Amino acid sequence: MSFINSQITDNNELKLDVSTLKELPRKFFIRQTEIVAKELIGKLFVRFIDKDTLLAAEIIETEAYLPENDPACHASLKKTKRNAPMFELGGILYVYFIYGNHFCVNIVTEIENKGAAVLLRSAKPILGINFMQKNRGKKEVELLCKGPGNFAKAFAIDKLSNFDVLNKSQFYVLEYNNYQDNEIFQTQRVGISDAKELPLRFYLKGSKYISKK
DNA sequence: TATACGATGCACT
DNA sequence: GTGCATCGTATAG
Repeated sequence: MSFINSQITDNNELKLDVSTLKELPRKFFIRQTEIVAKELIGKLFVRFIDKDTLLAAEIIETEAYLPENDPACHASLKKTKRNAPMFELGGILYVYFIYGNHFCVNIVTEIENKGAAVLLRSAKPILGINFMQKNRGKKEVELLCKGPGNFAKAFAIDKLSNFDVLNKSQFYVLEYNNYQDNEIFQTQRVGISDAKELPLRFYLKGSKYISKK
């Protein structure tokens, strides 16, 4: 994240100069979706809104939605207007609206025309906490990015961010923490009716920021 | 056009 | 633990 020199801090957040952190190369996302979902844990998701507003959160929980044999994946039947971003080259955002209330943020994976993505389910707020608190109408830092709908709301993400290219828009994903394999839990996905049994949800073991047990 | 429903969150019991 | 608001999207007619 070369051109952003952030010294911005709110009251209760760590000092972090994100200009020292390395952007994930696009090829990181152009791999098997399960691997991307797992390796995204511990990375820093960043939105640069303007020179006074920088949001960042450590990704704590993700889910993989696979290009094949995954009936829970929005792209499992065919390409539609909604799921079109999932068929682009990996490394862009797929944002959709759900339950009449919420937006969910995904990072598209794999090569073009696969139809796969990783849902960002929860994160640990690092920078821009005041802004997130305002967006969410909640104070508790622990709850700001907890759950996919809340994560989107904290970052003020809606359909306008659909198709945004990571590291070439307001959105960045940066190297941050690296965890060992045995620190990442892999379980069944949340809130779906099809393919419930597939263990495609990943989260940081013991974190208080995960969306649910 | 009409209808059914969902990768949720929150209020309430 | 259970119930449900709310509306864009997919799909059928």
